Amino acid sequence: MFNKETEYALRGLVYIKLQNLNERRPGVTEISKEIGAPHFFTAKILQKLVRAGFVESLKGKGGGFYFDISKPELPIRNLIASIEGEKSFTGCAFGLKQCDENQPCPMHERFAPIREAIRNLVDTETVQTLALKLQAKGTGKTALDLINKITAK
Amino acid sequence: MFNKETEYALRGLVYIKLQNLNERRPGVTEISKEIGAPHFFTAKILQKLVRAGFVESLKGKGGGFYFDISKPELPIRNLIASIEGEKSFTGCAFGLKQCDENQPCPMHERFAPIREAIRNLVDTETVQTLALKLQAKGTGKTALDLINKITAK
DNA sequence: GAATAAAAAGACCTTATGGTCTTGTAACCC
DNA sequence: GGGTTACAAGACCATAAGGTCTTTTTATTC
Repeated sequence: MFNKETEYALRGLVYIKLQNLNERRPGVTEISKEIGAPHFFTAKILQKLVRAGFVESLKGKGGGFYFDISKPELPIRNLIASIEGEKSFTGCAFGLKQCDENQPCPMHERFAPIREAIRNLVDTETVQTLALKLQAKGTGKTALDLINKITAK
Repeated sequence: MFNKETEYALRGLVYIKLQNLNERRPGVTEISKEIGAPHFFTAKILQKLVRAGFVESLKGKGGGFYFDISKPELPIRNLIASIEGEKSFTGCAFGLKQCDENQPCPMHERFAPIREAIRNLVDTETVQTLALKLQAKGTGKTALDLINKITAK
């Protein structure tokens, strides 16, 4: 579906938010382990996300990653678009540059509603809503156990 | 959406079928030009498709590519899966290995119907149905002009 | 202010994707 | 059967994606 960088970014940010809800500020080592991503690669991706302003970081002892709660929620569309580009939501399945109502490719009519549904999903789902969904399932267990259980190796 | 190889394969086969409907057997040079794909790369992809049994070829003068009409129609799912693998239709958007009703990722519930719609589309749409749709639009013009017009450089 | 803990930066490597080119080989036609 | 046409095969190259590692900087704590 998405490329690795996007997947790790998504899982990483949701994990950070989940921990933040628990008054914790996880570091790269913990994050990479829990989301099943390579350590250094995770670090590199998180650096980019900080530079992009999606998440904040604190160096030194007791440091780690966290969300600035004064900022608005982050729709996953913004995250995905910043890594893969907007065309991942708008591109034609047949690969045509010009494909719309006027010049439709042979798949256009059937594919348009699907793309619309995807756009709607990524517009309305945010890192925060995803973290809350995970937390909701976690009654009785620590958040860490939870995501650990559902995260692929 | 799909990678380049898949796009060229899709457009190439649909173009071949469209020409076959017109009693023609196009060659690599013509195909690559009309679908807007690099010449040699197109040749390589078509070779693979012939080896995979998706389409037939004839060498020598008057040769080219054509579909064996005694074979059943080719759902684009088979084509796409043979290039990108089945997981392009079944993979979890969150990137989890285990993601289903029992162990759902936080996007699962909303993403499942979308994936189902995609599967339905690629299962029922075939190279033949796509070619016919193109032809239907082409009353009054040659098929070649038509696809030429809608194919991106 | 020294020790320590953690992120930032960037060099570097590996593999996959996308693309080019040359040579071989089969079919057809005169 | 020789010339021509067109696919087959495979070597080769460029770029991007994915991943690793070392060094530097910043912050905290004692």
